Amino acid sequence: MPRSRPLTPAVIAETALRFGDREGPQAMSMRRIAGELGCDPMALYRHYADREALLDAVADLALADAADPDPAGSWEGRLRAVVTAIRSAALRHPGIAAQIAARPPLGPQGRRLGAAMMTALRDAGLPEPLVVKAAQTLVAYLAAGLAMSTRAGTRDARWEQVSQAIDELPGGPPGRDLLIAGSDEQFEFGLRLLISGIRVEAGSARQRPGSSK
Amino acid sequence: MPRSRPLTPAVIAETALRFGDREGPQAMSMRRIAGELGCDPMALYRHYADREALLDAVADLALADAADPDPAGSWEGRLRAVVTAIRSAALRHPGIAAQIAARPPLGPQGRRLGAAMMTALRDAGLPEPLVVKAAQTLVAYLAAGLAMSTRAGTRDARWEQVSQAIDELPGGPPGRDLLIAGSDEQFEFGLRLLISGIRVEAGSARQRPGSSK
DNA sequence: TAGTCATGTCTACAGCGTAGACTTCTGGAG
DNA sequence: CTCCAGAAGTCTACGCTGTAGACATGACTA
Repeated sequence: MPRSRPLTPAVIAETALRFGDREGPQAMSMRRIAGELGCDPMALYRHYADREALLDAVADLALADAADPDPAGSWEGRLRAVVTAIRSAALRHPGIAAQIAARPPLGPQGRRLGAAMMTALRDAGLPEPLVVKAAQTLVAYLAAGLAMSTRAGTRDARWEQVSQAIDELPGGPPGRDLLIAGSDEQFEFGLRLLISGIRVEAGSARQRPGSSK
Repeated sequence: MPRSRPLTPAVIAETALRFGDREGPQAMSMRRIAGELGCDPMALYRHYADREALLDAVADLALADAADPDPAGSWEGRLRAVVTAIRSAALRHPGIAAQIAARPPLGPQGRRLGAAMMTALRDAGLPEPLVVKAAQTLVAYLAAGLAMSTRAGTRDARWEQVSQAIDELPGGPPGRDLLIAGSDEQFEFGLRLLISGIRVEAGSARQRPGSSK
């Protein structure tokens, strides 16, 4: 059947992304995506090896509008900028945010943003091996924050019963507050901790260069 | 049908945990767990509302052998101890580690360990609101590290092709190194960053107490 | 014109979570 | 002792999933 636009990996990913934004994560099944495209589910397998590969591509695409930071700023400002740009780009796409959290995409967009992070870390004065490790830490924290955010409301509803039980414990409710994770404010605080840590690390590396290990 | 041990939530969770350790995460389906217990899948629903609730219980149980830290140590030592205890307990249970990463359990074990973390943070001199936020940050980072670890080998195999493509890019392989995330060493480094950040935060809170924001 | 190859379709399979009706057993009230 | 209520377990069935493998179709090339 001839179609308006021929089926290509890019068309599939773009359509899937818009569809997921509209219908939510549970819409991201091969069958429903194919339905949105007006094709057979198996047609998708001509362009992606499997579902995971398709979702990786969609996830990477979702990061397209996370801009690179202004290179004129301080390393810290640039680091903050790129990290929050990634976070907000991901949260702008509810259908795929959880996927981004579960496996940070390494397509063109992911690599571009990763490179921006690493440049900022290098400019912070971190020695090269620590640049990589710090970048990985930031990616991990980013992913965790996204996961918490996409879960907020889902899980926390369930745990309201639990938190009632907690309230009845002697000595007050330990852990009760852990329930409200996932907010932007919470994320900001963790990022502040990490950046403080990076600054400390860069300082001590500058003091005795070469003994980075 | 009379059985050796009557079916209870505890028996189910314990059996599921051992089964998952033996057979891996893909064994944690209602049908397979029921098979291991020698009962009908629907029997599980008499004891747990749904699959998610069962897995939450199993995840919490898996943290049972993460010991509380020795209260005599420094806050920093205790914080390190409890965090790494949680991590290694989770990794000791391959069947459920991904579940722990995806939704940190808030059952008795999770709350006990959460309380230990918060005590250490309080002793670090962090004002109460920051104690909560720092604990959430640590939980998030812990979850992310677990997720990366459980994925190592799975995903990275897939991405070897990608990394080849990266090598051919002009200017070297940006992001290539992001592929090797998930190691203990990597985790340790991120934890060091966070603890540095906490120390800084505690210091500046001590300097001007009350203005914790 | 014949043949190859990419693309899309169709059917089918094995698995999933779980709703709802049914059976079987147990413990307490009359 | 009888009866009955409720808990515990079973059975069947529904709608959904990802995807293997055979097949149709159309375009391009020899």
